[in-house]
Amino acid sequence: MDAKRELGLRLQDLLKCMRLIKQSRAMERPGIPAGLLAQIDDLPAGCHARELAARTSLDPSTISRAVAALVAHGLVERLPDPHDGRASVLAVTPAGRVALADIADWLGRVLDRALSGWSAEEVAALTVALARFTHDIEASFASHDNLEVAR
Amino acid sequence: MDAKRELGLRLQDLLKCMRLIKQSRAMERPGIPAGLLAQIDDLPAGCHARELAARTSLDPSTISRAVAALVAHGLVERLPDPHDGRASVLAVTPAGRVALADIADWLGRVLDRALSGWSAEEVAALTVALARFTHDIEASFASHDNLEVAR
DNA sequence: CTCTTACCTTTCTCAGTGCGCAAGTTTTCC
DNA sequence: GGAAAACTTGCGCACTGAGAAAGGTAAGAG
Repeated sequence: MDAKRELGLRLQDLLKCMRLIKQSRAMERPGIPAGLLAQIDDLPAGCHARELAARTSLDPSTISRAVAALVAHGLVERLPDPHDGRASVLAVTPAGRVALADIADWLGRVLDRALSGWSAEEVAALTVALARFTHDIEASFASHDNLEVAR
Repeated sequence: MDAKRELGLRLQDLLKCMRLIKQSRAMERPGIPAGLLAQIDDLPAGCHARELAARTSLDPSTISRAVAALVAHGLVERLPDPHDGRASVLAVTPAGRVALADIADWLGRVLDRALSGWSAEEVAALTVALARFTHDIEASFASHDNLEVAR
């Protein structure tokens, strides 16, 4: 029981860390939803907005606005879907790829500096544990939602 | 290099999870900065606003507003500091303690359900790894800030 | 002792980001 | 034709920071 409370506090600290990281990055490039850009890039070709919404658990309207911002900055292209006139296919532009590489570089430097005392195994272990954690949390929420829908 | 990118993606997923958790909780109690309440409770007696600002890396005005909200809800009391008339000492009220227990209960249930497949050792290992991670990140940012101040 | 300066808040306004909900538009599918 | 889907847009809320003003106090100079 107490272990869970401790975990909660750690998660809160982590939230603070991520806010710090975000802010120090945002100083250089404001108003660009970089996370979403990475998600688009991770998805194979033919990325629809609804997939992004499902993947990120965000509202479609949020996705729409974020994509619009990326398009405005020339990082993403909106192409008409030949099979579905309602939908758009999103594609990362060359400029978007450059921005993505910049972000990866920057984040790599930040983490390298912060985790200089970590072995590769420790980093990998944390990554795996986080993946399992997020997966289990999401699964728990999904089943919970299903229960609510059922009743 | 690639390991760091993977870590970044995991952190982003974690952000999504925390957003989901927050939202499902916020449905019940909107507008109450529960995290700050826990921070106040964690600090021993005689908690000053500036300590909270330093601890959370938030702007003093943000802290002041959050504390004001907690005071308005009767969860925190603002008492004059006997040693420093300028400052206020923040104390969690009985009602605040009840709210805190509610939150701990609720979070405990959520984590119990989500992490039912985890052993106590695995939970502890993740908690320790997260603590180290956040600590190193913060230390990195602190030293970086010092360097910027120095030049 | 007094005065000046520095400090600890608190409060206000303005701004910016991120997000959800509801309503509307266009297109698809039965 | 009508239900459903894929957005898009408008509105509002929560969170945060910057800056300024105000009230009160602490601490050191003289």
